[in-house]
Amino acid sequence: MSRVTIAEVAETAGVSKATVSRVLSGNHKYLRAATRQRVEQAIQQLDYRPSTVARSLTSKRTNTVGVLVADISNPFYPDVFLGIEDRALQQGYSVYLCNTNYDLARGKKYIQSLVDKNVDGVLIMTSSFSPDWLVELARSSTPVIVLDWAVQTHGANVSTIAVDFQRGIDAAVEHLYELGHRRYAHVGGPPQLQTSQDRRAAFLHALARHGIDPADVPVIDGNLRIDGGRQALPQVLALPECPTALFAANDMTALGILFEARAQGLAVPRDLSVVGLDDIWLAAQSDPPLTTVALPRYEIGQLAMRLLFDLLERPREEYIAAVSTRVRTSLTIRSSTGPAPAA
Amino acid sequence: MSRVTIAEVAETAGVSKATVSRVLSGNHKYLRAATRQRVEQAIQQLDYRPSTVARSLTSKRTNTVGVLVADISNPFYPDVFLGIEDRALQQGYSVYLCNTNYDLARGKKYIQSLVDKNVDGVLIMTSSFSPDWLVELARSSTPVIVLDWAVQTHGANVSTIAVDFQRGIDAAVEHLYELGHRRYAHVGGPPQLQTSQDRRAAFLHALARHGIDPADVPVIDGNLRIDGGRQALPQVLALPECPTALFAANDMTALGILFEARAQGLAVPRDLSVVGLDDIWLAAQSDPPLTTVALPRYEIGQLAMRLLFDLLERPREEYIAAVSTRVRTSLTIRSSTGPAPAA
DNA sequence: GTGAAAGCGCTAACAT
DNA sequence: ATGTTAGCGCTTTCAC
Repeated sequence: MSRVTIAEVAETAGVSKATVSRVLSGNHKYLRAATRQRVEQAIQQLDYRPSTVARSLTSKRTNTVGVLVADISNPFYPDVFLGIEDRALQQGYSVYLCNTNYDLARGKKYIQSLVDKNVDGVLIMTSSFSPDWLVELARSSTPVIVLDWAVQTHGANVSTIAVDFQRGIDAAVEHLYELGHRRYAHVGGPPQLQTSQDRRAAFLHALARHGIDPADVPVIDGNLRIDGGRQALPQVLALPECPTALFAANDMTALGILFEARAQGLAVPRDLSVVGLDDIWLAAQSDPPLTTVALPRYEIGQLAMRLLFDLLERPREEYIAAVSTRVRTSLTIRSSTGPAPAA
Repeated sequence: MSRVTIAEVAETAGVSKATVSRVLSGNHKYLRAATRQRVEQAIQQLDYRPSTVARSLTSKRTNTVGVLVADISNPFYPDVFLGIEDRALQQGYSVYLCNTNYDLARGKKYIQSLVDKNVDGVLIMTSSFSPDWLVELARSSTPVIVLDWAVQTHGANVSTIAVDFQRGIDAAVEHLYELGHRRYAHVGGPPQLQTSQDRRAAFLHALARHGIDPADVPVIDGNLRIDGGRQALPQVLALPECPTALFAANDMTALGILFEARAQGLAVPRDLSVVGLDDIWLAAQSDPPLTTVALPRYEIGQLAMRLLFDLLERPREEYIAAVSTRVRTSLTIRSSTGPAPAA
């Protein structure tokens, strides 16, 4: 048996399709109570469910959004996604998840597919993205929210969620400084990423406040993954003046450092203090549990959806208007940081 | 400016909408080359993109699928999702990701929403699901593939992907037995889950082959999460006859055991051998790296899509026909297993 | 308050 | 080979 349509409901209720449509949408003021009753009963009886496809064709709304992430395996993203999803579900929205695999072409393809599918909005949560994605979206005036740790969004007319790294990183440096650390190093992300630069800059800036010259702080490039952290440690140890405290660009890197340190017989935090960034669940489970600069990932997801809904309430011309906002970071102290070694 | 439609393309190419539609779909045999040229040029020129919404209204296909997982934060699922996604992308499909949060009501809500959105199929990849989901899907004759470690699908008329735990677990037991282990224990998942029972049964069965009486093998309940593994270890150690080898229901549990063992000053594998199940990426990164029964997660995802596409090629009445299949498990030996202590 | 009719953008007979 | 026509299931003026 095929789908029951609004026409059948209209017929069994003895009214017109228009009337059924009115009780469906709920808004129309003038409706005799009795009529509404009859319609609602017919709906019940036939177990009628409006076709969202047909509805979309006229309404120009699909109640769907697309989310682009680089790689959902990265423990950072699931939390963001959950935040998005919970808000979306509240409003009856469904979410397409698109993994770009760090592949710009694949990302573009996804964007096009989403535009073709007429999504109401797109959330770009990946650090590796390309401006032509935005062009594609602009042409179809599809609203977009960008998690702002990507290149080139600064100044562009896009809605963004910016992350205030400084605050949390300041706290981390403060914490380390009080523990007596004076020689620091940074294990960064891929240097071409804007967010890598931001994180490093925030760290160096915080150190500068304590009178530590950024020029004296070695920076080793990582890749934001565990193996990057592992590979970075030997380079740190080979440094002429071995640092006593390490700040990693993210938790995965920090965990790699932790793992490798153990393999090399180094004790954390006795010989070396390590601070991560993100506060993924794994950070609490490692040995020792990781001190880290926490990013409110779930909130970022929620916020992204909130911004999007804000945008959608505006007239179409204002979709490109920036409704940007900013989230804070904070320090979570665990056990990978301790007093600087005597030496 | 609003969307360019097929009518405009037809006009600028000087043909009818039908003709444009024909070159779009590509199949229609008889088309003068010159005509096709003109149409294609018009398409280019106007940068026309067909509306999938309108298309769906007539074709009854949306080129979308919904995937239900319990919790995408669980490292098991991202790989499955990637497998699904890659296959989907090949066919121009987009994927809705739905996290049930282990909440059956939420899952039902999602199913309804997916049905309303007219998805071409649904993939149920979560272990906690409820049969009325299937009812909902059957009513709209939406094809569904179930990863078969859930209750009640056995025998029901549903397409499933079954996991052959026995093979990999046999290999694991063989491996441990050869290392001299004779006293085993199992840290299982929530006992009410079908898949927990399957895994335990496969383990006990493998042991039986080596003359070890299942009645002598203690089973401690875990929750498939790290903290469950942590909490299980003390119970294991309190056993009258302390086992020398542990088989955990999944890697997260095994990792919890590893973490807790270290905290208690136990050396793995010197004092205790531990085997996990899944082979999530973290298993290779732990210290020591985990010996584990590997599940082909990415393949499961791919397979699920393949089965779905198979189903979609059939006439609608056969959607409920079972196109089930089965995947194998295998043993990945790392360093969490070693010779049994002399004792 | 409610109905009739047009139209959203496309596809698929049926003609020619 | 290509055009004409009639919907797909809904929303939304515009009448009454």
